[in-house]
Amino acid sequence: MTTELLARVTCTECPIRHRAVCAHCSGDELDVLEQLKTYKTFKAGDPILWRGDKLTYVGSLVYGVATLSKTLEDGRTQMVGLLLPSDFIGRTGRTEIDFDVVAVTDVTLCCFQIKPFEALIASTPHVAQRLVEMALDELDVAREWMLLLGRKTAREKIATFIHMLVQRQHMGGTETSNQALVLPLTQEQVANYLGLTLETVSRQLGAMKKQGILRFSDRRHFEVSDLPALQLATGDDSDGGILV
Amino acid sequence: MTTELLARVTCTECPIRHRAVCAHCSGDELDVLEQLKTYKTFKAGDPILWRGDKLTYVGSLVYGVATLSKTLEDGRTQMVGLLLPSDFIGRTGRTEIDFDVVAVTDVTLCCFQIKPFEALIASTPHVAQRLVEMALDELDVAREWMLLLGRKTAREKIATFIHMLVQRQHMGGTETSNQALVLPLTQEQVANYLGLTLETVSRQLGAMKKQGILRFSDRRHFEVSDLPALQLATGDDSDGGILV
DNA sequence: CTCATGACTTGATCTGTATCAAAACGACTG
DNA sequence: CAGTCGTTTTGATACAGATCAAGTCATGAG
Repeated sequence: MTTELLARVTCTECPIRHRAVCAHCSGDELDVLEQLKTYKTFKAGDPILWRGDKLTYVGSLVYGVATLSKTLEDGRTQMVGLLLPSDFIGRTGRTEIDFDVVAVTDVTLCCFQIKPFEALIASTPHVAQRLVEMALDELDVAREWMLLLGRKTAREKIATFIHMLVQRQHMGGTETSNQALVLPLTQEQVANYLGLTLETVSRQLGAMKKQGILRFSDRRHFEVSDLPALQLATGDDSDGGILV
Repeated sequence: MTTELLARVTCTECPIRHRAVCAHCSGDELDVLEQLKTYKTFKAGDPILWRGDKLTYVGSLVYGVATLSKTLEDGRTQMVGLLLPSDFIGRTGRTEIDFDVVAVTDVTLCCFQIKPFEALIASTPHVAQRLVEMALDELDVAREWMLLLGRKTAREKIATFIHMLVQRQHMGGTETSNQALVLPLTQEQVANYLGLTLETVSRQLGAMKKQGILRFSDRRHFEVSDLPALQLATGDDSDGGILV
């Protein structure tokens, strides 16, 4: 894995080529990006950006998982985002962010210094356009999560979370339901994502195991053995997206 | 008021001129907008856009207040945004939205058909740029609200909500703390915004009245009689922005 | 192999907020 | 002015999930 982390990949062979900020770029535009980009790696647990830090670079997550979170004075924390490969870190038009970004697993970032990047946006409409799309998509996700945090029960929260993992993890996906999935977070982190305590997360996951909806092979790996039941448990409108 | 609603204002005299999507536009650019824009008005309670509707236009809120909300099958609803003058409704790059937009008071919108507007974005970088800024700002707000929904107590939620009203209502503001404020929502709507029930909202507001933090002159009008106490009750980092 | 540490599970109890129910209060209607 | 409907207040009770408190399980280090 270390090899993978350190290897510099050319844009054309980049695993997130078609989904990241560069998704709409032509070959010429990629050449420009290729000049500007640098890779940064972080070990599991490392902070990537801290609340109030001066923002000197922005970038795309290439490998790994990171979280965005906000913390109250007394220590209560709420995750406000889960970053998977192709997600973008940082923003333009402001020099600070008001949440923490932390690497959950080992992470590789494809980075750009913020100044050159802002210049790039002005000159490369394809990047600017993709950035708007991504910001609006994130906004939709954030609002969906507001519904979850404000109105769903513990069970619905867990089911929705797992269902989201299913959708994000096999996107180009095969349609067979039972598939190995990775739980990238500890239960405490899941609790912080869902506005619950870790005990409640443990109990609800336990219940779903007992009911034959989930099957864990290991702390971090599981499969959904009853997808319809899972969907039902999310509390969302029944359809969602029937694959067959 | 009806007069105000129907009167067509020229861009240069528009009350939201400096904060809306058109904020960065030059005189020439405003001339183009002036040609494209049309006004639409809605009565209090009217739906503006419905979940799943085809999105044919986008626009800026000129007068009034509107809400964005999401609803679960069984009727539980969560507000995911509160729109005040200068806020933008609609989005580019997608033809549907997945929440409802409802006029809370009488509302006037400055609208653009979506097709010409998308063309406009391509040709007018100032609009595109402002749109990104606004989307990212909304994202920050949404994340702040996720913290509120996931981790704050009922009292902190109410305090944070009132504090937000204070900040949004006198922006160009005088620094005297006691100032007439408008509560644009019913307590039931506040409850939906904060992920509470209306009874809890009533009780918490009652408590803050009794403690001399708020003083209502009327159902819809009040003032903050103890701003420091209010700030303290939000649970946020103490400072925020001391004005003096 | 043993110990230590972080992650998870399980149980008992507490509590903040929801829920259920009713009454009081306006504001508007005919 | 009486009647109605939507909003707010207030009280009694229930309960989901938090909190407190031990365990148990895994993994990795020495």
